[in-house]
Amino acid sequence: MGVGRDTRLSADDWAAEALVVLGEKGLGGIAVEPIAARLGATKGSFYWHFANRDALVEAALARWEQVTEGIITAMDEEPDPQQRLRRLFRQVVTGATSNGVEIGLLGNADDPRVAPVLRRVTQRRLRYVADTFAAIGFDERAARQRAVLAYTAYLGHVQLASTAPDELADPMADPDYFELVVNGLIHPVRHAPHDR
Amino acid sequence: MGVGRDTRLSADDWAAEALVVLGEKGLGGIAVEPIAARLGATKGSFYWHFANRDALVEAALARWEQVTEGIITAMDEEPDPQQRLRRLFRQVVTGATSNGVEIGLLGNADDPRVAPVLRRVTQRRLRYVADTFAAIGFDERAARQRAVLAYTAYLGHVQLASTAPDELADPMADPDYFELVVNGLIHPVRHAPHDR
DNA sequence: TGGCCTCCATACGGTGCCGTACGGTCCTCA
DNA sequence: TGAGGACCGTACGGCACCGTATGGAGGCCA
Repeated sequence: MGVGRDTRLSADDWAAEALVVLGEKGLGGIAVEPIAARLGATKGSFYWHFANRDALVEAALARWEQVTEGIITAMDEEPDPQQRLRRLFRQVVTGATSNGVEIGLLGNADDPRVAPVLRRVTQRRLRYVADTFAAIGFDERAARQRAVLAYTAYLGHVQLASTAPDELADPMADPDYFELVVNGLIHPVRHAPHDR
Repeated sequence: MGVGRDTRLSADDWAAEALVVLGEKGLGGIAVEPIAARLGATKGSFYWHFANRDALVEAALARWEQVTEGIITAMDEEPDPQQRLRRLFRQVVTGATSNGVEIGLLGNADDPRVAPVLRRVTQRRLRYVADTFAAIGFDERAARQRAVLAYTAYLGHVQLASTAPDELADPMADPDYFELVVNGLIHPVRHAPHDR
């Protein structure tokens, strides 16, 4: 676990480890001396590469932002928009993506360093999903609504998977659950009898 | 803001303030000396009512758990299950419930003090929603699936409202969005044309 | 080989918080 | 009115972490 290092460290090494810690212990876990210990180094190394602790936090956040961007572009290799959505949903619903970083950041969404990054990532994702819905044939307003609904479902799924994974085990094993999610999002509304 | 206090403090006063701080700064924000300052007191008072910091955290969590229980029983005054669900969804979707406590806890779901509380609350809520779906007429498996989906949408909605509220402003102002959410959940699936 | 520059360890002072010790105040009740 | 207990302030030691100062090891090049 980083104890047996013999080479020198780069700023990227610190940023990468900080991102790992962010996923494990949240934003507050990014502390210089503990991470130095994980890397088998001391603060002396850190303060040569970075000005202060804040710089490390920002580096980890920047790293995460570009990871999320990579995931989006990787999803683009599926040309058919409907298939792309199904694939996206499947990856989310059945994926073992216990994305700790996501959780850690959502918990500190009000932090002045986190907020802008989280805003950009959220905007980017929503726009991507909305565009995909639009490519299927929904008009702009409907596409945006469905994108928002889909994204909230995604966020909640990640959360639930991290707080009570066993509550999720049964539905995730059932193919009907996946169809329930997809059907509600991908098909046009037909107005059903309801009051008011 | 608690500065001009002249009466004595009770353990409940400390727990209540700790719960507020939990919503503002997250779990790590629950610190004895800062909260003492907010209450216009000192640690001397705190350590009379509590054994240590952990006890304060647990008290705040217990308080939150019973608040959530109160919300559930309040929802029970609506007898018709379908109406009850619509009302529940409406409160979530349109409600200005920027529930900071919820966010703060989800961000520390792995904490040994938080985990069991969060598990119980999640279980309780899922069971309640599933029972309501069952009362509408869904069989147990379907009811549970819809409850899980609805709850993930709720969690995600809360998250999104706290990270990028303006992305949510348009849909929430549109009554069609609410119908989209409800329709996908409350109506039986009809299998639609999709591949595979 | 010797000087320079890069990278890092060690040592130090400073800060915010925890928990304890102890003394003081006010309220209660006989 | 005085004794005892409930409640709280102050002072202290300890810990974890931040950031700085300084010197030393090792590569690069004349």
